[in-house]
Amino acid sequence: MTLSTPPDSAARDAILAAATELFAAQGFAGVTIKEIAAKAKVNSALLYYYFDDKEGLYREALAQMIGSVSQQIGGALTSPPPSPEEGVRRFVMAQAERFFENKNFGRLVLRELFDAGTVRLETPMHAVVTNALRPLMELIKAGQRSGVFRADLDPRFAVISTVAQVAYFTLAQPIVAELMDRPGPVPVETARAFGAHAADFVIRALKA
Amino acid sequence: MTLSTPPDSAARDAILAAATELFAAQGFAGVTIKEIAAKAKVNSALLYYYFDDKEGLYREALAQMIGSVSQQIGGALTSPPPSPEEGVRRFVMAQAERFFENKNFGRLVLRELFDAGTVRLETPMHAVVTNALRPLMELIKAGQRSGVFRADLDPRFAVISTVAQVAYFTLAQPIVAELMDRPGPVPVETARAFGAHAADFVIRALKA
DNA sequence: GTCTATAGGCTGATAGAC
DNA sequence: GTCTATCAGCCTATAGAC
Repeated sequence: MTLSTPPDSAARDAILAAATELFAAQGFAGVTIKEIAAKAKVNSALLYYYFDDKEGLYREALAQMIGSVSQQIGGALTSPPPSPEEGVRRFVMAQAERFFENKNFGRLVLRELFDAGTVRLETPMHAVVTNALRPLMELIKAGQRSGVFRADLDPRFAVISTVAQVAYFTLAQPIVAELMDRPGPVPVETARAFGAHAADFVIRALKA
Repeated sequence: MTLSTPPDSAARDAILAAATELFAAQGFAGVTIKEIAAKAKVNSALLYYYFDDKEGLYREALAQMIGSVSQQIGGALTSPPPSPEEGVRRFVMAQAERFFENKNFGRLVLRELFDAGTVRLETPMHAVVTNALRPLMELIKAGQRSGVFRADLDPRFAVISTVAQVAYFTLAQPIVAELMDRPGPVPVETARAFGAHAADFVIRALKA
Protein backbone atom coordinates (compact mmCIF):
# COMPACT_ATOMS: atom_id res chain seq x y z
CA MET A 1 0.00 0.00 0.00
CA THR A 2 1.03 3.56 -0.61
CA LEU A 3 1.22 6.06 2.21
CA SER A 4 0.56 9.74 1.91
CA THR A 5 4.22 10.49 2.43
CA PRO A 6 6.34 7.99 0.53
CA PRO A 7 8.25 6.08 3.18
CA ASP A 8 10.90 4.64 0.92
CA SER A 9 12.93 6.38 -1.69
CA ALA A 10 16.62 6.55 -2.45
CA ALA A 11 16.61 10.29 -1.93
CA ARG A 12 14.82 10.01 1.37
CA ASP A 13 17.28 7.42 2.58
CA ALA A 14 20.21 9.55 1.53
CA ILE A 15 18.80 12.53 3.40
CA LEU A 16 18.19 10.53 6.54
CA ALA A 17 21.66 9.01 6.43
CA ALA A 18 23.33 12.36 5.90
CA ALA A 19 21.24 13.96 8.63
CA THR A 20 22.04 11.22 11.12
CA GLU A 21 25.76 11.56 10.53
CA LEU A 22 25.78 15.34 10.77
CA PHE A 23 23.49 15.59 13.78
CA ALA A 24 25.65 13.00 15.52
CA ALA A 25 28.81 14.95 14.82
CA GLN A 26 27.63 18.52 15.34
CA GLY A 27 24.39 18.49 17.23
CA PHE A 28 20.99 19.81 16.23
CA ALA A 29 21.84 23.50 16.29
CA GLY A 30 25.21 23.00 14.65
CA VAL A 31 23.82 21.60 11.42
CA THR A 32 22.09 23.47 8.60
CA ILE A 33 19.53 22.21 6.16
CA LYS A 34 21.76 23.08 3.24
CA GLU A 35 24.62 21.17 4.80
CA ILE A 36 22.50 18.04 5.02
CA ALA A 37 21.28 18.50 1.46
CA ALA A 38 24.84 18.90 0.20
CA LYS A 39 26.01 15.76 1.96
CA ALA A 40 23.02 13.81 0.67
CA LYS A 41 23.59 15.28 -2.79
CA VAL A 42 20.05 16.51 -3.17
CA ASN A 43 18.46 19.93 -3.38
CA SER A 44 17.78 21.53 -0.03
CA ALA A 45 14.12 22.13 -0.83
CA LEU A 46 13.66 18.40 -1.17
CA LEU A 47 14.08 17.91 2.56
CA TYR A 48 10.73 19.62 3.01
CA TYR A 49 9.06 17.25 0.65
CA TYR A 50 10.04 14.24 2.75
CA PHE A 51 10.04 15.78 6.20
CA ASP A 52 7.99 18.40 8.00
CA ASP A 53 10.87 20.56 9.09
CA LYS A 54 14.36 20.40 10.54
CA GLU A 55 13.13 19.14 13.87
CA GLY A 56 10.98 16.49 12.23
CA LEU A 57 14.02 15.24 10.37
CA TYR A 58 16.04 15.15 13.56
CA ARG A 59 13.24 13.36 15.36
CA GLU A 60 13.05 10.69 12.70
CA ALA A 61 16.81 10.16 12.57
CA LEU A 62 16.96 9.77 16.33
CA ALA A 63 13.88 7.59 16.66
CA GLN A 64 15.07 5.24 13.94
CA MET A 65 18.48 4.80 15.57
CA ILE A 66 17.23 4.37 19.09
CA GLY A 67 14.41 2.05 18.16
CA SER A 68 16.59 -0.41 16.30
CA VAL A 69 19.70 -0.28 18.42
CA SER A 70 18.34 -0.14 21.96
CA GLN A 71 16.25 -3.19 21.17
CA GLN A 72 19.26 -5.02 19.81
CA ILE A 73 21.20 -4.29 22.97
CA GLY A 74 18.35 -5.20 25.27
CA GLY A 75 17.74 -8.22 23.04
CA ALA A 76 20.97 -9.69 24.31
CA LEU A 77 19.01 -10.40 27.48
CA THR A 78 15.78 -11.80 26.05
CA SER A 79 17.26 -15.14 25.09
CA PRO A 80 17.47 -17.66 27.97
CA PRO A 81 19.54 -16.18 30.78
CA PRO A 82 22.34 -18.69 31.45
CA SER A 83 23.79 -16.99 34.51
CA PRO A 84 23.72 -13.40 35.74
CA GLU A 85 27.42 -13.08 35.03
CA GLU A 86 27.07 -14.31 31.48
CA GLY A 87 24.05 -12.03 31.03
CA VAL A 88 26.02 -8.98 32.05
CA ARG A 89 28.87 -10.00 29.77
CA ARG A 90 26.49 -10.39 26.85
CA PHE A 91 24.91 -7.04 27.55
CA VAL A 92 28.20 -5.15 27.62
CA MET A 93 29.50 -6.96 24.57
CA ALA A 94 26.29 -6.25 22.66
CA GLN A 95 26.50 -2.62 23.69
CA ALA A 96 30.10 -2.44 22.51
CA GLU A 97 29.27 -4.16 19.25
CA ARG A 98 26.45 -1.75 18.45
CA PHE A 99 28.34 1.34 19.50
CA PHE A 100 31.43 0.47 17.51
CA GLU A 101 29.61 -0.91 14.50
CA ASN A 102 27.64 2.28 14.23
CA LYS A 103 29.65 5.15 15.62
CA ASN A 104 26.80 7.53 15.02
CA PHE A 105 24.51 5.75 17.40
CA GLY A 106 26.42 6.52 20.53
CA ARG A 107 27.10 10.08 19.60
CA LEU A 108 23.58 10.86 18.49
CA VAL A 109 21.97 9.32 21.54
CA LEU A 110 24.40 10.70 24.07
CA ARG A 111 24.15 14.09 22.48
CA GLU A 112 20.42 14.03 22.93
CA LEU A 113 21.03 13.27 26.59
CA PHE A 114 22.89 16.52 26.92
CA ASP A 115 20.26 18.52 25.24
CA ALA A 116 17.62 17.09 27.50
CA GLY A 117 17.34 20.40 29.31
CA THR A 118 16.59 21.99 26.00
CA VAL A 119 14.52 18.91 25.38
CA ARG A 120 13.35 17.86 22.03
CA LEU A 121 12.47 14.28 22.77
CA GLU A 122 11.49 12.34 25.81
CA THR A 123 10.17 9.20 24.22
CA PRO A 124 13.45 7.91 22.79
CA MET A 125 15.21 8.23 26.12
CA HIS A 126 12.35 6.37 27.66
CA ALA A 127 12.89 3.64 25.06
CA VAL A 128 16.52 3.28 26.07
CA VAL A 129 15.59 2.81 29.70
CA THR A 130 12.74 0.42 28.95
CA ASN A 131 14.39 -1.67 26.25
CA ALA A 132 17.90 -1.89 27.56
CA LEU A 133 18.41 -0.60 31.09
CA ARG A 134 15.44 -2.10 32.91
CA PRO A 135 16.21 -5.66 31.69
CA LEU A 136 19.80 -5.18 32.79
CA MET A 137 18.65 -4.05 36.21
CA GLU A 138 16.40 -7.06 36.59
CA LEU A 139 19.31 -9.30 35.70
CA ILE A 140 21.50 -7.68 38.32
CA LYS A 141 18.76 -7.97 40.92
CA ALA A 142 18.37 -11.64 40.12
CA GLY A 143 22.09 -12.10 40.54
CA GLN A 144 21.92 -10.39 43.91
CA ARG A 145 19.06 -12.60 45.07
CA SER A 146 20.88 -15.75 44.05
CA GLY A 147 24.01 -14.60 45.86
CA VAL A 148 26.22 -14.40 42.77
CA PHE A 149 26.41 -10.63 42.97
CA ARG A 150 27.05 -8.45 46.00
CA ALA A 151 23.77 -7.61 47.70
CA ASP A 152 25.01 -4.34 49.21
CA LEU A 153 25.09 -2.56 45.85
CA ASP A 154 22.23 -0.33 44.79
CA PRO A 155 21.09 -2.06 41.58
CA ARG A 156 20.35 1.30 39.97
CA PHE A 157 23.88 2.48 40.61
CA ALA A 158 25.20 -0.84 39.36
CA VAL A 159 23.34 -0.36 36.08
CA ILE A 160 24.86 3.09 35.61
CA SER A 161 28.35 1.81 36.39
CA THR A 162 27.86 -0.93 33.82
CA VAL A 163 26.59 1.08 30.89
CA ALA A 164 28.99 3.94 31.61
CA GLN A 165 31.98 1.93 30.40
CA VAL A 166 31.31 1.56 26.72
CA ALA A 167 29.33 4.79 26.54
CA TYR A 168 32.19 6.87 27.86
CA PHE A 169 34.74 5.08 25.70
CA THR A 170 32.72 5.88 22.59
CA LEU A 171 31.99 9.42 23.58
CA ALA A 172 35.38 10.48 24.79
CA GLN A 173 37.30 9.45 21.69
CA PRO A 174 39.65 12.46 21.72
CA ILE A 175 40.70 11.75 25.29
CA VAL A 176 40.90 8.02 24.68
CA ALA A 177 43.07 8.54 21.61
CA GLU A 178 45.49 10.73 23.52
CA LEU A 179 45.60 8.31 26.41
CA MET A 180 46.44 5.51 23.98
CA ASP A 181 49.36 7.54 22.62
CA ARG A 182 47.91 7.05 19.21
CA PRO A 183 47.31 9.78 16.72
CA GLY A 184 44.02 9.69 14.83
CA PRO A 185 40.91 7.66 15.54
CA VAL A 186 40.92 4.62 17.77
CA PRO A 187 41.11 1.42 15.66
CA VAL A 188 38.30 -1.12 15.82
CA GLU A 189 40.50 -3.79 17.41
CA THR A 190 41.17 -1.47 20.32
CA ALA A 191 37.48 -0.71 20.68
CA ARG A 192 36.66 -4.40 20.62
CA ALA A 193 39.37 -5.11 23.17
CA PHE A 194 37.89 -2.44 25.41
CA GLY A 195 34.49 -4.12 25.18
CA ALA A 196 35.97 -7.35 26.51
CA HIS A 197 37.85 -5.45 29.21
CA ALA A 198 34.70 -3.59 30.24
CA ALA A 199 32.63 -6.75 30.60
CA ASP A 200 35.35 -8.29 32.72
CA PHE A 201 35.82 -5.17 34.81
CA VAL A 202 32.15 -4.86 35.62
CA ILE A 203 31.64 -8.51 36.45
CA ARG A 204 34.58 -8.45 38.83
CA ALA A 205 33.12 -5.44 40.60
CA LEU A 206 29.67 -7.01 40.84
CA LYS A 207 30.72 -10.43 42.11
CA ALA A 208 30.14 -11.33 45.71
CA MET B 1 49.24 46.48 36.79
CA THR B 2 46.65 47.12 34.11
CA LEU B 3 46.33 44.89 31.09
CA SER B 4 45.17 45.99 27.68
CA THR B 5 41.90 44.16 28.12
CA PRO B 6 40.65 44.70 31.66
CA PRO B 7 40.74 41.26 33.28
CA ASP B 8 38.42 41.96 36.15
CA SER B 9 35.07 43.62 36.13
CA ALA B 10 31.68 42.72 37.50
CA ALA B 11 30.19 42.86 34.03
CA ARG B 12 32.89 40.67 32.57
CA ASP B 13 32.41 38.11 35.30
CA ALA B 14 28.67 38.11 34.80
CA ILE B 15 29.11 37.54 31.08
CA LEU B 16 31.55 34.70 31.60
CA ALA B 17 29.32 33.04 34.17
CA ALA B 18 26.25 33.32 31.97
CA ALA B 19 28.17 32.07 28.95
CA THR B 20 29.52 29.09 30.83
CA GLU B 21 26.11 28.06 31.98
CA LEU B 22 24.47 28.45 28.60
CA PHE B 23 27.24 26.79 26.60
CA ALA B 24 27.17 23.91 29.04
CA ALA B 25 23.43 23.48 28.64
CA GLN B 26 22.99 24.08 24.93
CA GLY B 27 26.34 23.82 23.21
CA PHE B 28 28.24 26.38 21.21
CA ALA B 29 25.91 26.55 18.23
CA GLY B 30 22.79 26.46 20.38
CA VAL B 31 23.50 29.70 22.20
CA THR B 32 23.17 33.25 20.89
CA ILE B 33 25.07 36.34 21.94
CA LYS B 34 21.85 38.08 22.92
CA GLU B 35 20.86 35.12 25.05
CA ILE B 36 24.10 35.37 26.99
CA ALA B 37 23.74 39.13 27.33
CA ALA B 38 20.20 38.77 28.62
CA LYS B 39 21.20 36.20 31.20
CA ALA B 40 24.14 38.35 32.31
CA LYS B 41 21.86 41.39 32.34
CA VAL B 42 24.13 43.45 30.14
CA ASN B 43 23.86 44.87 26.65
CA SER B 44 24.81 42.42 23.93
CA ALA B 45 27.34 44.82 22.40
CA LEU B 46 29.28 44.74 25.63
CA LEU B 47 30.35 41.17 24.99
CA TYR B 48 32.51 42.49 22.18
CA TYR B 49 34.20 44.95 24.47
CA TYR B 50 35.41 42.19 26.78
CA PHE B 51 35.87 39.36 24.28
CA ASP B 52 37.02 39.08 20.69
CA ASP B 53 33.99 37.22 19.44
CA LYS B 54 31.64 34.39 20.30
CA GLU B 55 34.32 31.77 19.89
CA GLY B 56 36.76 33.74 22.02
CA LEU B 57 34.19 33.87 24.77
CA TYR B 58 33.58 30.16 24.50
CA ARG B 59 37.30 29.49 24.54
CA GLU B 60 37.78 31.51 27.69
CA ALA B 61 34.85 29.94 29.48
CA LEU B 62 36.12 26.47 28.69
CA ALA B 63 39.77 27.16 29.44
CA GLN B 64 38.93 28.71 32.80
CA MET B 65 36.81 25.73 33.84
CA ILE B 66 39.19 23.07 32.69
CA GLY B 67 42.25 24.77 34.09
CA SER B 68 40.90 25.15 37.59
CA VAL B 69 38.93 21.96 37.89
CA SER B 70 41.18 19.41 36.20
CA GLN B 71 44.00 20.55 38.45
CA GLN B 72 41.81 20.21 41.51
CA ILE B 73 40.92 16.67 40.53
CA GLY B 74 44.47 15.74 39.66
CA GLY B 75 45.55 17.52 42.84
CA ALA B 76 43.89 14.77 44.84
CA LEU B 77 46.91 12.69 43.81
CA THR B 78 49.74 15.13 44.44
CA SER B 79 49.60 14.87 48.21
CA PRO B 80 51.49 11.86 49.64
CA PRO B 81 50.09 8.65 48.12
CA PRO B 82 49.03 6.49 51.08
CA SER B 83 48.10 3.40 49.08
CA PRO B 84 47.02 2.86 45.49
CA GLU B 85 43.54 1.95 46.68
CA GLU B 86 43.20 5.08 48.75
CA GLY B 87 44.58 7.11 45.86
CA VAL B 88 41.94 5.80 43.47
CA ARG B 89 39.25 6.47 46.04
CA ARG B 90 40.44 10.02 46.51
CA PHE B 91 40.54 10.57 42.78
CA VAL B 92 37.00 9.37 42.17
CA MET B 93 35.66 11.26 45.18
CA ALA B 94 37.41 14.46 44.06
CA GLN B 95 36.00 13.99 40.58
CA ALA B 96 32.54 13.51 42.01
CA GLU B 97 32.90 16.50 44.29
CA ARG B 98 33.94 18.81 41.46
CA PHE B 99 31.35 17.52 39.03
CA PHE B 100 28.48 17.82 41.46
CA GLU B 101 29.61 21.06 43.04
CA ASN B 102 29.78 22.63 39.63
CA LYS B 103 27.32 20.95 37.33
CA ASN B 104 28.46 23.06 34.44
CA PHE B 105 31.95 21.68 34.49
CA GLY B 106 31.07 18.18 33.47
CA ARG B 107 28.61 19.24 30.85
CA LEU B 108 30.83 21.87 29.28
CA VAL B 109 33.86 19.63 29.13
CA LEU B 110 32.07 16.54 27.96
CA ARG B 111 30.25 18.55 25.38
CA GLU B 112 33.52 19.78 24.00
CA LEU B 113 34.57 16.15 23.75
CA PHE B 114 31.71 15.54 21.41
CA ASP B 115 32.49 18.46 19.25
CA ALA B 116 36.08 17.38 18.93
CA GLY B 117 35.45 16.30 15.38
CA THR B 118 34.30 19.81 14.65
CA VAL B 119 37.15 20.84 16.88
CA ARG B 120 37.44 24.19 18.46
CA LEU B 121 39.99 23.39 21.12
CA GLU B 122 42.69 20.81 21.59
CA THR B 123 44.66 22.34 24.41
CA PRO B 124 42.02 22.02 27.14
CA MET B 125 41.53 18.35 26.40
CA HIS B 126 45.26 17.93 26.62
CA ALA B 127 45.12 19.59 30.03
CA VAL B 128 42.59 17.06 31.26
CA VAL B 129 44.79 14.19 30.22
CA THR B 130 47.96 15.73 31.63
CA ASN B 131 46.57 17.12 34.89
CA ALA B 132 44.18 14.37 35.85
CA LEU B 133 44.38 11.21 33.75
CA ARG B 134 48.13 10.66 33.55
CA PRO B 135 48.61 10.87 37.33
CA LEU B 136 45.75 8.42 37.76
CA MET B 137 47.38 6.05 35.30
CA GLU B 138 50.69 6.22 37.12
CA LEU B 139 48.92 5.43 40.35
CA ILE B 140 47.26 2.40 38.83
CA LYS B 141 50.55 1.22 37.36
CA ALA B 142 52.20 1.56 40.75
CA GLY B 143 49.42 -0.50 42.28
CA GLN B 144 49.96 -3.16 39.64
CA ARG B 145 53.70 -3.30 40.29
CA SER B 146 53.19 -3.65 44.02
CA GLY B 147 50.69 -6.44 43.48
CA VAL B 148 47.70 -4.61 45.01
CA PHE B 149 45.97 -4.30 41.64
CA ARG B 150 45.52 -6.95 38.98
CA ALA B 151 48.47 -6.89 36.61
CA ASP B 152 46.54 -8.29 33.65
CA LEU B 153 44.57 -5.09 33.14
CA ASP B 154 45.64 -2.58 30.52
CA PRO B 155 46.26 0.50 32.68
CA ARG B 156 44.91 2.77 29.94
CA PHE B 157 41.64 0.85 29.88
CA ALA B 158 41.56 0.89 33.67
CA VAL B 159 41.81 4.68 33.63
CA ILE B 160 38.89 4.95 31.23
CA SER B 161 36.79 2.57 33.29
CA THR B 162 37.52 4.65 36.37
CA VAL B 163 36.73 8.11 35.07
CA ALA B 164 33.73 6.87 33.11
CA GLN B 165 31.69 6.34 36.27
CA VAL B 166 31.17 9.86 37.53
CA ALA B 167 31.40 11.36 34.05
CA TYR B 168 28.52 9.26 32.75
CA PHE B 169 26.43 9.80 35.84
CA THR B 170 26.75 13.57 35.44
CA LEU B 171 26.15 13.51 31.75
CA ALA B 172 23.26 11.14 31.56
CA GLN B 173 21.06 12.93 34.08
CA PRO B 174 17.81 12.33 32.21
CA ILE B 175 18.42 8.60 32.06
CA VAL B 176 19.65 8.50 35.63
CA ALA B 177 16.59 10.37 36.84
CA GLU B 178 14.25 7.95 35.10
CA LEU B 179 16.18 4.96 36.40
CA MET B 180 15.87 6.34 39.93
CA ASP B 181 12.10 6.57 39.53
CA ARG B 182 12.38 10.17 40.57
CA PRO B 183 10.87 13.05 38.72
CA GLY B 184 13.04 16.10 38.29
CA PRO B 185 16.75 16.54 38.82
CA VAL B 186 18.81 14.11 40.85
CA PRO B 187 19.31 15.42 44.41
CA VAL B 188 22.82 16.12 45.67
CA GLU B 189 22.68 13.34 48.28
CA THR B 190 22.09 10.82 45.52
CA ALA B 191 24.98 12.22 43.51
CA ARG B 192 27.24 12.06 46.53
CA ALA B 193 26.14 8.52 47.26
CA PHE B 194 26.96 7.58 43.69
CA GLY B 195 30.46 8.99 44.11
CA ALA B 196 31.06 6.68 47.06
CA HIS B 197 29.57 3.76 45.16
CA ALA B 198 31.74 4.48 42.13
CA ALA B 199 34.96 4.59 44.13
CA ASP B 200 34.05 1.30 45.74
CA PHE B 201 33.01 -0.30 42.48
CA VAL B 202 36.24 0.62 40.73
CA ILE B 203 38.52 -0.46 43.55
CA ARG B 204 36.81 -3.82 43.72
CA ALA B 205 37.33 -4.32 40.01
CA LEU B 206 40.98 -3.30 40.17
CA LYS B 207 42.00 -5.38 43.19
CA ALA B 208 44.12 -8.46 42.69
C1' DG C 1 32.32 51.24 30.11
C1' DT C 2 27.86 50.91 28.45
C1' DC C 3 24.45 51.93 25.33
C1' DT C 4 21.54 52.49 20.50
C1' DA C 5 21.29 51.54 15.90
C1' DT C 6 22.18 49.04 12.12
C1' DA C 7 24.84 46.54 8.52
C1' DG C 8 25.38 42.27 6.12
C1' DG C 9 25.16 37.42 5.94
C1' DC C 10 23.05 33.16 6.64
C1' DT C 11 19.02 30.34 8.13
C1' DG C 12 14.75 27.76 7.84
C1' DA C 13 11.08 27.52 5.05
C1' DT C 14 7.69 28.30 0.95
C1' DA C 15 5.80 29.03 -3.84
C1' DG C 16 5.75 27.47 -8.05
C1' DA C 17 8.03 25.80 -12.64
C1' DC C 18 9.22 21.55 -14.71
C1' DG D 1 9.85 14.07 -7.34
C1' DT D 2 13.15 17.43 -7.99
C1' DC D 3 14.55 21.87 -8.96
C1' DT D 4 15.04 27.44 -9.03
C1' DA D 5 14.11 31.50 -6.85
C1' DT D 6 13.18 34.02 -3.04
C1' DC D 7 11.58 35.96 1.53
C1' DA D 8 11.28 37.25 6.22
C1' DG D 9 13.68 36.77 10.36
C1' DC D 10 17.46 36.17 13.21
C1' DC D 11 22.35 36.04 13.82
C1' DT D 12 27.15 37.94 14.66
C1' DA D 13 29.58 41.85 14.71
C1' DT D 14 30.66 46.93 14.22
C1' DA D 15 30.30 52.12 14.37
C1' DG D 16 29.63 55.66 17.06
C1' DA D 17 26.88 58.51 20.76
C1' DC D 18 27.05 59.20 25.59
